[in-house]
Amino acid sequence: MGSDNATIYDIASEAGVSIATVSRVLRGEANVSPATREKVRQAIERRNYRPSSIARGLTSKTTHSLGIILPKLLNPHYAMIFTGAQEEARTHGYTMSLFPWASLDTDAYNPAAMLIERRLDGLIVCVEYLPPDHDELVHDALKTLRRFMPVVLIGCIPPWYDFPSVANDNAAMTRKTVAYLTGMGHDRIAFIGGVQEDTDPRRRDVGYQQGLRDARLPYTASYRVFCKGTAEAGKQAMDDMLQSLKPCYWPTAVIALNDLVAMGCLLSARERGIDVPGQLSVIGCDDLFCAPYLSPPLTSINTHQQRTGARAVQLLISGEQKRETVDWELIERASCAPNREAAPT
Amino acid sequence: MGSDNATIYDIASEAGVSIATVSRVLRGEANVSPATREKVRQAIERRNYRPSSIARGLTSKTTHSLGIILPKLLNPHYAMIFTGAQEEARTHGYTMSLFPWASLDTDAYNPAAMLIERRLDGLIVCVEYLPPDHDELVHDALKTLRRFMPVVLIGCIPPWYDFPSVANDNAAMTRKTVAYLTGMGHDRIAFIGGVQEDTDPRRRDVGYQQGLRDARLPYTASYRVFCKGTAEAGKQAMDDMLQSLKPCYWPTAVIALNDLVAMGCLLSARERGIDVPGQLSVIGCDDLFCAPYLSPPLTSINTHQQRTGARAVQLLISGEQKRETVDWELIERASCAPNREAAPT
DNA sequence: CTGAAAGCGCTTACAG
DNA sequence: CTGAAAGCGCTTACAG
Repeated sequence: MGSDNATIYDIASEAGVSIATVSRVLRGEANVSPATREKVRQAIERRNYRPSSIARGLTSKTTHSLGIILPKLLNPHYAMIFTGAQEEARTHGYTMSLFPWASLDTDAYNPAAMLIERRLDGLIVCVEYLPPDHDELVHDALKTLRRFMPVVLIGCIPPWYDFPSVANDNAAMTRKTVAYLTGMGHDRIAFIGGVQEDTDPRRRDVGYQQGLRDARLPYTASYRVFCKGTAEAGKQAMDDMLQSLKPCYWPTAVIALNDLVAMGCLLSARERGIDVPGQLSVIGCDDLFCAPYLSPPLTSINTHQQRTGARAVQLLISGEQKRETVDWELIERASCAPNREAAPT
Repeated sequence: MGSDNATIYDIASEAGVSIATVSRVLRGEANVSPATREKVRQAIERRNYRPSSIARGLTSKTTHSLGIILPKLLNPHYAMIFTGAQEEARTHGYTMSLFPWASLDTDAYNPAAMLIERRLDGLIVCVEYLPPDHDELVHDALKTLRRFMPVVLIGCIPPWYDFPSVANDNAAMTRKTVAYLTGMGHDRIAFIGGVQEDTDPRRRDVGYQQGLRDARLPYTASYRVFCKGTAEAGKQAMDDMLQSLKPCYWPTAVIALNDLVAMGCLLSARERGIDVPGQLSVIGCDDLFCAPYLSPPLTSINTHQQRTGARAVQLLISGEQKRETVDWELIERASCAPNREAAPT
């Protein structure tokens, strides 16, 4: 295709110098006389020459390309992370490629082969709640991968994984979310989480229970359910919860694991004629672009995903071995309101 | 980092053969005796060896990496395209990297340098409506790029660009959308489009006017406005249109250039107490994941973005020089309804 | 069926 | 300040 594939040899002969000299002006080294530099510059210009990062990589043992493994880009939450990472990478002259979770698949004949063969300069892996027995397999895959390239983790990282990482403190986040709702007089607060696994301190679920204790509220098992992080699943989970309870026991507020699930809750409520926020407050997480356009506009937690992606790239490039926490921000909109039924204080 | 960086030499000596032989079993060539093959296999296994795609690329003049230039991933529309492209690429053993529009910037000192240096095996460029004077600059940039790698275009392609491409027929799409609404008795149909440029036949705008003619409806300039493809801009555009018209002249239906803009319209209507679809039908485009969860659920056009991305990759790999059209599908939801004011037929 | 050698397009000491 | 040469880790004719 390219008819313009000049090499460093072409430029050298065209400028009447050696390839070492061309290489020097290409990399902007100082020890080249202005005259030669200019000759070389012109030859490069004339031939429209761009050095091959491939050949350069062979010598320098560096590819200036990074990878990121994300569950699914179709959830804007991950698209935000990707965007933050991609932009930061580009700033530093790195390229960013997306790999699906299957790339890590521990069942495959050649786990991570594609990743390793690419000789990436670094890899970001977004870990989400996994079934407990899967955690070990993923951990092994990550440890293998680390022998070949730096790895930084984001998402929801099992505490025993020993990797540099950047993540939100989900438990603290949810604990404060509960406090926000109890502060508005809510006392029947439901929580829709991801995979159930009680012993893991990183979980939002744990923060939920702490929040309840903080407010000296009873823990009601029926208000704690789990589902996949999709709008459909959220709708279903909410439908099921409401159906299983006499209306007088319905929660007055619900915390959803993410905005997609919250959207499902909103729809479930609307179909039943439950007024949000009059009878039910709903709060999501991720602050997706559509949150302000839902009806009612959805209160959500902005988890600074772009910054997360960018920081992960910075750790990768700098080689720092930190485990970082990124902060978050509650974005108040109309989907939460004081509990009408609350006893006056 | 990687302590495991065995090379083909290590494997060769460990298996007691030449590197040529190792290369042969690596690439699965037939002319290797079963015994040697097995010896080599075991050495590879023992050392956990994976050949470097970088070195391979230097020789074979191929990188098995593709690029895609997209406006912004934060609009799920583009995330869908990216996902379709990425998955198809992976199927064929290709890697997919995202580049922002700035990569094409014709003002930069080194336009597209990063793209060219990477020696991509192909590039997908998503072209959207551009200011008329920008069209030529982009065209030039693309023609330069094509000298270095195959380029396939997607999005909204100026008809005089001579590149392989895959896209929807936006004009036909909008024409039929108008027909859908006139079929429900609407006669004051507004259209919120992108950049204004009347002479370009690819435009949705053209389809809008054709649709009006089809139904022998008057063309009312006030009903045709333009804005950026964001929810905020859509809200603003709708606000402006309504404010500029006495309510008795308000449109009974509005076609938005995409779902983001449609979301803005919905919000604008809600704030004014305009009932959708009772007093106003709204129809979007792209069928974003949130469309079913809006209030009311948004009628939209599914443009098969993942298929678009996948086809673009296929064209890139096969080298076909086709200009393809991908079909679309109207997804009916509750945001459109027959016009109450319509005269009975 | 197998190996020695050249070559892919760069960078990097090492001389001068 | 500049060049000759080796080397990065592969593939690919070419011999045998």
